Amino acid sequence: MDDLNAVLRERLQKAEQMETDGVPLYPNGFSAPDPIDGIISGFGMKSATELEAAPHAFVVAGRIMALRSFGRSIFMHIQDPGGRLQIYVQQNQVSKECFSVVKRLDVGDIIRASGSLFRTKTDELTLLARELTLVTKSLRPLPEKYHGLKDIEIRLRQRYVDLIVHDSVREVFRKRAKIIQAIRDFLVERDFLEVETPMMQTIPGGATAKPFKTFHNALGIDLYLRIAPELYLKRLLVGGFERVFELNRNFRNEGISTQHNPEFTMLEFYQAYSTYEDLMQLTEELFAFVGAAVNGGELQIEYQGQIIDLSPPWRRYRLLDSLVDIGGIPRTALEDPAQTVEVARSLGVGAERFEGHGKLLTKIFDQVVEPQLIQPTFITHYPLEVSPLSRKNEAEPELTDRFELFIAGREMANGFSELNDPRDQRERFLAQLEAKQAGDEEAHEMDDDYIRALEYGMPPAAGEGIGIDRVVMLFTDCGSIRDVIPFPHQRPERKS
RNA sequence: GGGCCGUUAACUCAGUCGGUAGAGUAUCUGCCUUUUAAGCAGAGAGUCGCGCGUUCGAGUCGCGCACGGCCCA
Repeated sequence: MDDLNAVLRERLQKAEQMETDGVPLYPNGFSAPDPIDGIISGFGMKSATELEAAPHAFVVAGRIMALRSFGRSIFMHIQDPGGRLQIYVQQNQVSKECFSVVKRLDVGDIIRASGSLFRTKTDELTLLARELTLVTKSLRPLPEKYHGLKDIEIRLRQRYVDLIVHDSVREVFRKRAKIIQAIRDFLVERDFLEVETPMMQTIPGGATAKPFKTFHNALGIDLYLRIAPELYLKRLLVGGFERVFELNRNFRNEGISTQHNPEFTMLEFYQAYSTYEDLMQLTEELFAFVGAAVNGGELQIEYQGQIIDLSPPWRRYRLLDSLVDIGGIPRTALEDPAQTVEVARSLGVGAERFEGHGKLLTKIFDQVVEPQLIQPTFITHYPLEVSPLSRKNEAEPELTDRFELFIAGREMANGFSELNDPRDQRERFLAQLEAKQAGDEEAHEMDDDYIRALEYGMPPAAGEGIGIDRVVMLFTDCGSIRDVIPFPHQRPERKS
């Protein structure tokens, strides 16, 4: 508190005077109060005469959000996790000591009050206090009551204030918890086992992305924060678990934007004896299940002004077909590698030396098709080149049994039939190493132990990753990933 | 990484042509026993993001930096 301004100084002085007068500022040992939402749902419909005929006593606690003083009586609104309730204190209804405390309360203080319910002249359900105690003194003024806190930088750096002031922000994080719980319930119901695999890995694998690097002192080795749990989850399939999932953080050393946070939450699950086609259906069921849990089963949801219909079945396109039908690019141009380079260049997405035909197709897709996929759409048949861990398509071995799911113009999920032939997997890793040497920083590393695991035999399986933050954005109508992560990363504040 | 925009009291925002910094909320003092963006009267509160420059004089003009936002890569 070295940056004390006048308001803070005055509050601190006033608080210390209260303490001197025998009013503890930070007492503890209270019993749990009655939740406000329970009081409102139980008595919100009762009339003034009903409340008068049968008085109900309650103990409530919460933060003072508004305070209106009339000299010998005071109104305040307190807020607890479930809602707001008005408290009315009259001088002749409480002890002298109590009223002297009440007179010195500030907006932001946490208090506890006991009394009975009544209705005011304006018919608002209100607790007439018989007793009121200060629970926690607040020294900093809350943001302006009418406009709230608008400065996005402060809202994120001091999320605690954002949460105090904005019901809608608290609601997003409640909904986030419900969504994640629903996903766990869905998987557990289907006999998936939740597991935890290393966040720190010696070989960062399972995705194409740049990792964060750290160092383990005792072992004297570099470790990487995982970019994906994939290869460990599949080792568990080798070990004999047939259905596993992990729902936790991944870390990717990339830029920060409204769509990317360096650490983000990912669900990955693997199911033996099934294919990517089974998983597309499972994904449709999963979204319907989540919709039921958080949206009352409504599958038409409004997102950023658009209506998105999650009712299955969802549209399916082969990648190449989507480039032709949705992207409007001639099929002949896409089937000829030389012409594809020209298409990529004309779209300004470049064409690096290490990028082959398949990679360019996906870059063109990202540019011209992805933003247009507003309604849920599965894109299938990804090129082998960009799918080093996916099973080859038996009919067309240049393609893989893989899909990605797009909703609202964003990738939401990526799934495929798993490559379980160790000989093929080794070749794929070798191809990745070549790309790496040619300059592709995101190319996959060789993982000899993973090959060894496959050599013991992994049952045929399909696996999928779903970006949880994006799912939460969809169901909470949030446009930025920062809106659904309580403490998103930012450059550190600089003390001037 | 590039372009554009922003940064003024604790919060939300004004600030004209370059001429001593403004409002509302919040805070403090006084009045007020059914208010709810309570009201009335008064008071205090500022490193105008940071630095350099132009100028008699810079919140305002120029350059650089920091942080943030939007768009592009």
